[in-house]
Amino acid sequence: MIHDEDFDARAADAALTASRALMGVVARSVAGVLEIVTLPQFRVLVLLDTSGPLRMGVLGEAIGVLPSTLSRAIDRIVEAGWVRRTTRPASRREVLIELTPAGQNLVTHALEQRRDNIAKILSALSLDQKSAIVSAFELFARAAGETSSEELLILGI
Amino acid sequence: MIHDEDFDARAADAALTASRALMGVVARSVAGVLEIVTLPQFRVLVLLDTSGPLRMGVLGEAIGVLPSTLSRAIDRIVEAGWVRRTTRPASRREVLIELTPAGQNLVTHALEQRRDNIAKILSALSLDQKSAIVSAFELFARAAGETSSEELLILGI
DNA sequence: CACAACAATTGCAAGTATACATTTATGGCG
DNA sequence: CGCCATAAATGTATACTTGCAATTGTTGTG
Repeated sequence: MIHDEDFDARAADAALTASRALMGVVARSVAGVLEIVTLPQFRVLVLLDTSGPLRMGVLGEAIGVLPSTLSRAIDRIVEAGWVRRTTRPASRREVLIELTPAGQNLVTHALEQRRDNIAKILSALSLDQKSAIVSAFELFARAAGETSSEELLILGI
Repeated sequence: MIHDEDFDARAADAALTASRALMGVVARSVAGVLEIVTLPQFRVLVLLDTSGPLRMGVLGEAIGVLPSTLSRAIDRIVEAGWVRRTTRPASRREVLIELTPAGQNLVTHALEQRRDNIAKILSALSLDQKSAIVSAFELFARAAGETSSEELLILGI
């Protein structure tokens, strides 16, 4: 039916427009951080924030870089003070990477800023409107299914 | 009131979750492209797609890089065949950059894929649900206001 | 016309990411 | 214990981005 297709097209367009708005929020929260660390470096920090300390191998696997690449990337963010290398007592050939307090702050701050930005946008709306948005967003997120963290890492989220 | 704050928090959380879902869609559409061009290069292509041919100076200003950086970046994507250099007839010291058909395809394809992904997610929903999502997304996008393209460029959108 | 202003490019240099091959240190197992 | 597998780091090389300074070509103006 023509009408259904029209409606579907409008729905996708609305979602695209909303996605632009949401991405603007994300971009704002990332922009500041990217003046401090590079995107690949931020990916590492975000991953450590959500997963806790990780082995070099696991970390490299997760963000999709070779061990040699990761090793030198870690060199740099250790030097900058965002993470710490720890040899695991149980197996001394394994190296654990963990966020320093400074690294933790960096990630937390970016995420908080994002949340605040969204809250500020919503604050202009009535309770009914907020309620409608909550339901719709929850519905969409469910329909989209689990978003794999690997995908999100591409954009450093 | 406590209840309002609780509700506001839930609203922001729902928006954050939805943003993660939408960002996943974006990330998928960008991931493929990033195996072909770098993020800064893709930023140039997206900007040319939305603004049409641009002078070197304007282009560099828009994406926030020095002229020397841009000049060499353009060298590479000219070499790769995504854009073309044109000297403007009116003022022969100005150089216009424009997408080649190949470059146009690259950007268009990424955007279409993003739209298709969203459409596919929505296709699982009932008409009522879609309708609710459309209204809510449109509402949110309006509340968020215009998202400047400079911000979006950060993420390569 | 000569000279200043402008647009873009080029010279030079450093930082980062990435890849492939090799090396060092450690753990597991016959 | 000796050997092989594993984990990480290093050696070496290339490509991209970025920055500052200097240069080339063009436009506009006194």
